[in-house]
Amino acid sequence: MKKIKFKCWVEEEGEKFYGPGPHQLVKSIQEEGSLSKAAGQMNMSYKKAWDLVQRLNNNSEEAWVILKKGGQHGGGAEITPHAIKAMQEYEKLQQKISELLQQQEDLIKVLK
Amino acid sequence: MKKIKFKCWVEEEGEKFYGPGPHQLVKSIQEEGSLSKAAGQMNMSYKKAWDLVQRLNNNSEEAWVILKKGGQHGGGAEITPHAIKAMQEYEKLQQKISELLQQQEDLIKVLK
DNA sequence: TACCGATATATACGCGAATACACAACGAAA
DNA sequence: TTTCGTTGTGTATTCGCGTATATATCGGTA
Repeated sequence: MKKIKFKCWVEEEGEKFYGPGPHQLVKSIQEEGSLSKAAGQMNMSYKKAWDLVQRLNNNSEEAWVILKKGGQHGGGAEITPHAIKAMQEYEKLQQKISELLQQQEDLIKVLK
Repeated sequence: MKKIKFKCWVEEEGEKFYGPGPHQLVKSIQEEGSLSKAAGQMNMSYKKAWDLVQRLNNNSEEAWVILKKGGQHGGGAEITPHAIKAMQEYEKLQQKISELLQQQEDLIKVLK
């Protein structure tokens, strides 16, 4: 059984900015309140996750994730309203493409 | 300047079957009439190209590429009507997605 | 039957990416 | 000022994958 898959992401100057990976990470940060926990949950190295957050924050006018270090509980991470808005739009877009693909089964019919 | 990119491909049992790479290769075979020339033109190793053709032929009821070895010119490669049809449908699909993305600029507006 | 150019196939190698690891820095609270 | 768990950062090592290399195979033609 053949299936059509797709992936969409945002680039800036040819470099990947936001895609499925970052999306899942930010989502996980929102749930966990901690970058290290979020990374661990999705089986990503902390370093990779940290680099990713830097990329998001440094290449946007508005920050995506606020990292706090120190304090009684060592610190934590939380996402901004801007991140929430962007995540919603990204999911909307995925949904639209997904709907389009369901209507376009011509390719599948040809492939047997 | 941020841009939305996408990629779509066909999978079977979780394994990639047909996507941008194979598409370009088959197209190149059509133009060159030779697998080695097609691979060389798109800077792909001959082995990779050959493996790719096997995958297409072995996982379809109808063959995509006919490889001929020996003969005055050593052999050659040509694509079947089935491959032509499939390529057309794949390009149609890409076009449809591309049009959809142009209409959906909400995500880009959020990302600054 | 020798030649030629392209297909066919296995094995060896090298490079970059990803990851694992180690440890320093931090700051609020007790 | 000690404790705590997280963020922050560099370094080392492993791993996967593509690629290079080598060689066999094929069959029409001259």
